[in-house]
Amino acid sequence: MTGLPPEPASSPGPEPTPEAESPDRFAQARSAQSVALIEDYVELIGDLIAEQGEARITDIAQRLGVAHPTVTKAVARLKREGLANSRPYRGVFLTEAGAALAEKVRTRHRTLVSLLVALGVPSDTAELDAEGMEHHVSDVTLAAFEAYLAARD
Amino acid sequence: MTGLPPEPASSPGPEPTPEAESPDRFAQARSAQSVALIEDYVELIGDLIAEQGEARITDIAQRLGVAHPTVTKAVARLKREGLANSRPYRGVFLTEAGAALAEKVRTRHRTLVSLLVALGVPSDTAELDAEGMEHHVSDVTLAAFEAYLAARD
DNA sequence: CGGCGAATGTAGCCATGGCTACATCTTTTG
DNA sequence: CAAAAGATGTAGCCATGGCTACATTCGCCG
Ligand SMILES: [Mn+2]
Ligand SMILES: [Mn+2]
Ligand SMILES: [Mn+2]
Ligand SMILES: [Mn+2]
Repeated sequence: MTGLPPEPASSPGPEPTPEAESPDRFAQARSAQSVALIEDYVELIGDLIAEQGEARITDIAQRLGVAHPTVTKAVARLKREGLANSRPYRGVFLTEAGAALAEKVRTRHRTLVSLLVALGVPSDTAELDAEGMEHHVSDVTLAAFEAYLAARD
Repeated sequence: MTGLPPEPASSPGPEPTPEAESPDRFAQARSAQSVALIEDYVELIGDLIAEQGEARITDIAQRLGVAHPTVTKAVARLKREGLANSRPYRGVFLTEAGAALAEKVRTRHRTLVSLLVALGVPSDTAELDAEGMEHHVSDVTLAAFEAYLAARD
């Protein structure tokens, strides 16, 4: 216990720290971030397969507004994590795990948008915000959203 | 119109694409992410100054659950963006812009937590989820949250 | 007043996620 | 059936955000 500053002698006394901010809270938000991209990719690949019968690198890149090598690297990661398959010059496909994740993500996305709209958020704004928020909505929170939506008349 | 695959001839016809997913939507979520860290830093620095009279690199690192060089680099970025000042071996301070951002972020954080709790989310879960979600809540959505909170009995 | 030890700074590594430029492959098409 | 052109792959660059290891500086204390 040495250190530099000798308590700048400000107003706040040595109260037991009002909130205590556990580091884990931030750690969680940080790692969730790493998962966000994966979720968007998987959901989008699922969408493309449903809409067009397959998901091509170029289509994915276009939808995401990203250059194609970026997609190639991301798909490599999806494969590494067992969420997708692909062979050179062929499209990208989801594994069972990938498809399951896509479905979960899609559902959560829709529920969140519905909630926002129910709370009075314009639907275009709801879509926009949901795209980012969705990746941080835990199962518990999602359940609460569903309950609220179901309960309201 | 050349390209590789000749329509794998699946079920879906050439419907006008149900949702059309504009790339901007993802781009927005992506850049919001880049802003998330900055917001958390600024908010935390503000908290530390309020609680302890100053924000030291070590304290920030401890609160965020991160190594101190990580904080040093982040603070350099905050300075670059005009949100903070600091001089070697002294603490970190917020500029006016930084303080304003901190205040805004803090308010939004509290509103979001209140909303989640109001919807039945347990407060610890609300705190956890809010830490990530907050950075994707637009002003419009925030206003809707406030209206909902104000309107309920 | 001289050290010791904690706090800070600095260097340099890694992974992720973007990009551009260029090489290859596949399909279409002339 | 041989290009031409579009789609993919690959190489290699940059910024961000983490880390460890090591060098400095500062503030207390003996
Ligand atoms: Mn998303
Ligand atoms: Mn989504
Ligand atoms: Mn946060
Ligand atoms: Mn916060």
